[in-house]
Amino acid sequence: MRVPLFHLGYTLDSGQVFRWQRDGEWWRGVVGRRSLRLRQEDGELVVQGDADEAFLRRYFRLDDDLEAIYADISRDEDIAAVIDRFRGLRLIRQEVWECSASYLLASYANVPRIKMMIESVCRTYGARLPDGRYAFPTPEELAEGGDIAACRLGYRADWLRCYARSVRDGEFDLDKLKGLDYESSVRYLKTVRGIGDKVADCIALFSLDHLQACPVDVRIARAMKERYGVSGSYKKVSEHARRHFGRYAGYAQEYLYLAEDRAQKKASTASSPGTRTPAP
DNA sequence: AACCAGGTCTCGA
DNA sequence: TCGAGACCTGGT
Repeated sequence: MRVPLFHLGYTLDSGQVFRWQRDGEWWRGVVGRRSLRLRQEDGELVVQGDADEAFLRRYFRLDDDLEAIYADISRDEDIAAVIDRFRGLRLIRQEVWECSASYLLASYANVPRIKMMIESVCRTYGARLPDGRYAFPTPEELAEGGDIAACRLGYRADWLRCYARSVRDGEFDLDKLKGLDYESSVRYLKTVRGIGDKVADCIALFSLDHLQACPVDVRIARAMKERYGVSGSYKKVSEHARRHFGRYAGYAQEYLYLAEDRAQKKASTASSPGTRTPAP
């Protein structure tokens, strides 16, 4: 399918989603119960698997007018340069249950481990797909399934089981959540054990279309301090970012995240020169 | 081998 | 409302 301004690699490698992996020129991933392979050739997205054009257009937010968003969030030279470097990075529109359950697990863990935990949860509770991969489990499957200890979730295990039961029982209402504005949705999300400021913002941004949400993790905190001299509480930094970047602050946040991520990876590979001989 | 990670919870001021 | 400390576990 033909796509507008879009960079598949930046988009799938920006820490938004946890079930995609690079496989040569292809990206392999599972979204809900669809197993997919994607490859980009300039303005063409090559698709293998059960995804129609409408689904991908929605998932990758291809209808967002990126140039208009760039114009809106380019409030200073610094962010403009970052945007220019990662042009085509898009936010991904995730399904609410999968997004919220995934980010519930994401607290205080690094991306490789988050991917492991989620893969483990899918293998343990999710439906097996024709190609051998596993769908993300439904709240019912997760609430009623067997041993969660094998998933190695640590203290997140109880959070996830409780959340799944709560959604299954209708105590936490995902349809109600979808109807709330940004502030109300964050307030409602934070009633869930394990969902705090940061995770609530991730869910609001990645699955509820609240593009002003600005999740602040350690990289964004670092970026906001180094680039704008802003530090302090979550509320302070997040609100400053939202005021500074405006109604698409979440987009600005994602570009900063990828820039910080790349900078950190580059620094760590430079400082560890391959094999090191142990001290005598 | 320490330190850190897409943080949250609890508790005391 | 805010800051401080604890926390499962695996990567780096």
